[in-house]
Parts: sequence; C-alpha cells; structure tokens
Amino acid sequence: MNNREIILESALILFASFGYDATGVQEICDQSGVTKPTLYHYFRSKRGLMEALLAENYSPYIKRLKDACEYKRDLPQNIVEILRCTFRFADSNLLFYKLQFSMRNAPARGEAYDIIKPWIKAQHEPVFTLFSEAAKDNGNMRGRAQAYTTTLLGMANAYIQQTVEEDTALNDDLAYQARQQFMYGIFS
Amino acid sequence: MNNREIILESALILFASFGYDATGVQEICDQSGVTKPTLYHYFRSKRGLMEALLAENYSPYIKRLKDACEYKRDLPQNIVEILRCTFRFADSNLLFYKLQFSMRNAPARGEAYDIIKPWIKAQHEPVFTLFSEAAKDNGNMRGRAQAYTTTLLGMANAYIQQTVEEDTALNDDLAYQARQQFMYGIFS
DNA sequence: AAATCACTATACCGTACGGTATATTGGGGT
DNA sequence: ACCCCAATATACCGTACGGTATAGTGATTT
Repeated sequence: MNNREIILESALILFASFGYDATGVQEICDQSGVTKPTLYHYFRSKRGLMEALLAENYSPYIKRLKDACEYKRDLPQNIVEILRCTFRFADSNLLFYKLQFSMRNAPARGEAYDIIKPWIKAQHEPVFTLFSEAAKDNGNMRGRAQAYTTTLLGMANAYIQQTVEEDTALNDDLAYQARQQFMYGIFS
Repeated sequence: MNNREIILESALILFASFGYDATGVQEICDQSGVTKPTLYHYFRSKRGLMEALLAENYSPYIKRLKDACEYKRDLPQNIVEILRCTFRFADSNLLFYKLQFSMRNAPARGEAYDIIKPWIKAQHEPVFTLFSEAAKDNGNMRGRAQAYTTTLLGMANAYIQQTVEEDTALNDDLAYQARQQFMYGIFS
C-alpha cells in the first residue's frame, strides 16, 4: 500500500471518528507515518483530501445505483435493486458510510456539507429520474417523484442505521422487506 | 431581552448555520454586540454555552414527552401523543431542531456528539420504558422495545425532514398518519 | 458615603491550525 | 554520467482559536 492509500485510510478513520473540522492535518500525518508535505503532495489541501476520499468511495456505488435506476417498466424491480446496492454500499465499508452520513446531516453552510453536496445530488438524480419515468406509466404517481426519492433513500438509511445498532445482517431479504414497506407508503 | 438571551439566540443561529466546531466564540460575540468576557461571564466556556442552549430548548420537550409516554394500556394513544409532541417540538423552533439533528448524527467521538449524548438518552428512555411496559400486555412485542423506540423516533424525524423540504404543514393529522404507518411496520 | 456586586471593555496569552519555502533523496530515461 | 522529476524531510509562516488577567462601571445594599 503506497502512501497515498495509507493517507486516505487514516483520513477515513479519523474523519469518521472525530469529524472533518475536529481532525487536524497533522493528526492524519502522524497516523499515516508521513509528514505534511507528503500529504500536500498527493492532495492539494485538507479539503482536497476529503474530496478524494469521497470520490474513491462513492464512485462505484453511484455507478451501480445508475444501473439499478434504469427503468424497464418494472418499478418494484428497480426499487429492490436500488435498496440492494445501497445496502451493499453501506455493508462494504461501514466506516465510510458513517462518515458520509454525518456529513449529509451537517449544517448546510459548513464546509463538510459543501464538500459532499455534489454526491448527494449524484445519488438523488438517477432515483428522481426513475420515479419521473415511472409516473408516465402510472398517473397516481405524477408530481411526487421528489417525495418518493426522499422517502426511499431516507428509508434505506433508516434500515441501515437499525442494522448497525442491532448488529443484525444487512442482506437482500431486508431489501425486499424495505421495498414492501415503501410500496405500502406509496399506495396508502 | 438581556445579554444572556441575546447570546443564546446568536449562538443558535450560528451553530445551526455553520456547526459547533466551525463557529468561533468571537463570531458569536460580534453577532450579539457583546465582548468575550461577557459571554464567558454567563457561560463558562464555548461548551457550556452549547450545553445551556440544549438545556433551554430540550427541557420543555422532554417534559412533555415523558407525559406522552405514561402507559395507560392504550399504546396507540401513547404513540400518537409522542408523535404530536415531537412534531410540535420541531415546529416551534425549526432552527434548533436542525441544530440538534446535525449534532445527533455527528461523529461519535466529536465534542458536539458528546454534548448532546445525555439528551439523546433523555429522549430514548421514556419511549423505551413505554414499549417495555406495553410488552407485558402483548407478548408479540417482547424483546423488541429497543427496535420499536429507534424506529418510532427515526420515523418521526423522517416525517419532520420531509415537511421541511416540501414546506408542508406539520400538524396533528400527520401524527395519525405516521402512527398508522408505524403500527403497520410492527405487525407485518 | 462606603462597600459590594453583577456585569462589561481592553488587551493580551499560549496553542494549534492549515499551509509552504527550501532542500534532499533516489529511481528512470537519455 | 547526466538530468529530471516524483516524493519526502526540516523548519517555518501567518492567522485564528479558546480563554483570561486586569480594570473599570454603575446600580444596590448597608
């Protein structure tokens, strides 16, 4: 593992544990066994380091999410696939999941939120598009794509949080269960 | 309004906008038209200021929540009352609601989370006790008080977030709707 | 009138922060 | 052998932070 990867890993641990603001660049360097110029060689700034961390961990998920959102006139199938790939994303790197979750809910005008904003959009967009497409086949859904998107992603987060706290499995069965509950929410 | 109250109000605005770490004591003083010794006269430290802010805003809610959790062998009634007083809490001071929400989801070893920890417990405890009591009357619920507590409070947050984003009303009707969905989750 | 008290202003402290100027190392291409 | 360039170390910079020592001020108590 080269220094760049070591720094990214240390940064993930520290940012996730103490938060972006409260973690100093020097701490990350100490944890990595590296000096500051090395860190600043690979990442232009503290912010640049965080951006790289988000890019490396988010990119694969967003790619899979886009696939899961491709509409083939079978919305329930799309939904279960969205939930599955989101659950796997959380399951594959829980530490990163916790970090991004805290940043999402950070104050809107803070730097942490500013950094993660484009990724929130990247996640929302394909799901929103899916619901907009599906609304063309089902009039009942018209004009509610925004609400559905928020609810579905919010529900996924709720399920993930729950399994973290109760230390239960985050498997595909749970995705089907979540889908059922979500669909109930839509048609009630 | 005396200086103490002015400081608390300024602190709420700044903490909610930029976060605890990113807000400097000097900024709070400037916003309040006050110098630092004045702030430190009323509040021992930056942390003490935040603690006072939480205490003043949380206390009334926790008191009402405890009442709402008094079990009289009518769990659905308790649930709707929990939701109502939680919705009102959010509705009465949205800025504070946003602040406490971001702190709840902050990294576990950060100072912000440390400060809010006792209030999270104060909220959880009465609800947990309620579900534990109710489980004595309904065997199906046994051993799940923790899960019900997390889910109910999480669902309340989800509803609140949704109304914030869509700018819709956070009224009692919504409490009944949320209760229905929660009960569906329990018995499915 | 003297003393006391809560309260507030000026000016400052030590520290830790994000970031950098400069110099050195060491392997790859010519 | 030479240069180049990515990568790393030492030592430092200016700034902003949380917090405080000191010295009032002005109303209330005695």
